[in-house]
Amino acid sequence: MEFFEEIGKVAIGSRLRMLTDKVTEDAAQIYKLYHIDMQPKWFPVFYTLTQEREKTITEIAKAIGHSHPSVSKIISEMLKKGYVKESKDKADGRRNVISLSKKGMKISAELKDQLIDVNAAIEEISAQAQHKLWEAIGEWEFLLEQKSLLRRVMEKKKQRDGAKVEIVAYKPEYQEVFRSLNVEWISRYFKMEESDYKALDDPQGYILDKGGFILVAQYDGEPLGVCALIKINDGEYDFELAKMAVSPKAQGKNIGFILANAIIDKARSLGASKIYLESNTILKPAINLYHKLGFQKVAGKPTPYARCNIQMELSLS
Amino acid sequence: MEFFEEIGKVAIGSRLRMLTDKVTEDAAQIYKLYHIDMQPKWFPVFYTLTQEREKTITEIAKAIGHSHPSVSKIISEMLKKGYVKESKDKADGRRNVISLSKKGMKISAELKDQLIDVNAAIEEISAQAQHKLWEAIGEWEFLLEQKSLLRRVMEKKKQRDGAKVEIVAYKPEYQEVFRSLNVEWISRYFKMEESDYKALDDPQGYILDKGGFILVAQYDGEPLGVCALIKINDGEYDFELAKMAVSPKAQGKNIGFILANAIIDKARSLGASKIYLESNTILKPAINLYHKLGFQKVAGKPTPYARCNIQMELSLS
DNA sequence: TATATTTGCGTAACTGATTACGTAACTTAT
DNA sequence: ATAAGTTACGTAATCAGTTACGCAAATATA
Repeated sequence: MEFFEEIGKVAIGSRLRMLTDKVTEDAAQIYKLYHIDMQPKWFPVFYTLTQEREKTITEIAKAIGHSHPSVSKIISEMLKKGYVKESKDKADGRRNVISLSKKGMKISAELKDQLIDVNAAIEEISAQAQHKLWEAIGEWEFLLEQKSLLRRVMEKKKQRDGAKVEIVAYKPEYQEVFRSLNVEWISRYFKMEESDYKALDDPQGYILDKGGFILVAQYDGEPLGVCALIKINDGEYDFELAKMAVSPKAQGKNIGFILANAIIDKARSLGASKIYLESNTILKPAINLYHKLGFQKVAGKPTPYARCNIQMELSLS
Repeated sequence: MEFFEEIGKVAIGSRLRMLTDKVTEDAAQIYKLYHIDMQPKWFPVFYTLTQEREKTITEIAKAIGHSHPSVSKIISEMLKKGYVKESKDKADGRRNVISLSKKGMKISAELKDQLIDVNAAIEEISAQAQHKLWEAIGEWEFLLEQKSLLRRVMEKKKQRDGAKVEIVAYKPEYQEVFRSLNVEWISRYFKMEESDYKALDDPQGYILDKGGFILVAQYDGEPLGVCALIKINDGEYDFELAKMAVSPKAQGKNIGFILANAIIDKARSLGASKIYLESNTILKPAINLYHKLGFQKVAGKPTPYARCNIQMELSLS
């Protein structure tokens, strides 16, 4: 199986599956060896019944980690063999209480020898192996319980994407990108307004020269996100965060977060103590992002934009 | 899942299966995260094709350890998606040669980032675990390759059964068992003969007093096997191994082997250099046993038994 | 050269699990 | 007391794999 050597540990899933198959494939033969008429898939159900006498379908399912229909089916097969009996719970008519029959008890006695031998065989393998499979499985179960593989992969993706993102200061050649990325989202959700054109057509005159800043996020060298910090003289706020836009191509790469963080750092380095922004609640991802960054909703500021229905602020002190 | 703590390592199979499920369950989600339109089960096939350009159905199946119908199905699904293309081998009309299409190549490029992140996530888990799952799996694969679980269990069974078997010397109270066990098999396969009755009705006079021996195998205290060593004065042989019988109840418990070994040891301790026996080739398990004990076929000795069609000897020197 | 065996692979049937769904019984809230 | 929600569990559909089987092409054998 050279496959696995090449592909590396990504294949851990397939590899686990193959080992599982190998460990499991002889099970039917082993029962035959002991002249026990039982299907391997019955075993977990059977075993819990030997330990607990009486259990309902759902209890068994929970105990062995199967779905209840699976247990239901297994029980009906075992019923046919006469290994178990069922009886309705008098107190609760829904519950189907299962227990071993006489015949089942006899089988369970015969099973003991088999369990002893299988256990010995597995202990032998364990003893011959340097690395402890049993313990390793336990650790992996625990670690995956704490944080699923999906979440771990998501984190790695963010890290890697983040490393590719470079935040650079505005230069005149970015004017076109600054304009088009903003026009794209504004005209998708709303209508371009007078003040939009002013800022987007002449960022130099309208933003930078008035003491504001613009940052550009490059992903793999390509400018895919922009964000402006507009100076306001209002007594309460120092800057307004505005004209933030990320290309749809770059969705899910965390560029918005990195960009916004960079602009907040910039504001902080300029001695700002409070940042203001305006947005619209239909832009849910944006609102979420602002929230994650620490912005709080405020009300009742005058705004030149018709599309604004929410205002937020971030205190830097 | 208290199940596993109770039952011990016999459950290694189930536990492996559950871990596999946990590792695998997020796979579909992870593809979605990277906007890759691929089913997890396609991945092994897809991956081998990225490595090898061209492969036939059976080659792929062998490489990834699946059955060929499974690969066949997966390929037909991927064909529908346009990820692969197939073409008949000109030199061999049976072979269906599969390779990635343009679209498939594009996907494979997109997959690289995902593989990097998944690998990083798995390495992270490995790093956090003390016990090395990857290496442990490798060892188990190797050990099971060398000797399957079934064979290991069989050995343990033999050992345990062997420990319950006790070989004791003949006493008069065993005469009934000695007789009935032998009558049982002789009359099942053949007809009782004159010389059978002589020996079975009077083992004391006919075997022991003439310098022979009888051993009895007890299993859990119950006499279930017998075997005689009859003194012969023939110049070449010292003893004949005869009247060996094991109860059908005790089949598969290795009693025959233990008993025969004990009787051979007995002969050796009496200074014998060669043992002789007569049997019939329809008794295959018996012949196999004699063979395993080292007996070799010889020909042309006179015998009082009609049922004898094979003669064997064992040299003890 | 004809015949038998092996090989490649597709289809069909089966297997052991799942999710989806419906029904009946019980519990909780109004 | 009744409505609304929850629980137990059986049936049906689905899924990802398997084995069984059959056909056609290639190869070996007599």
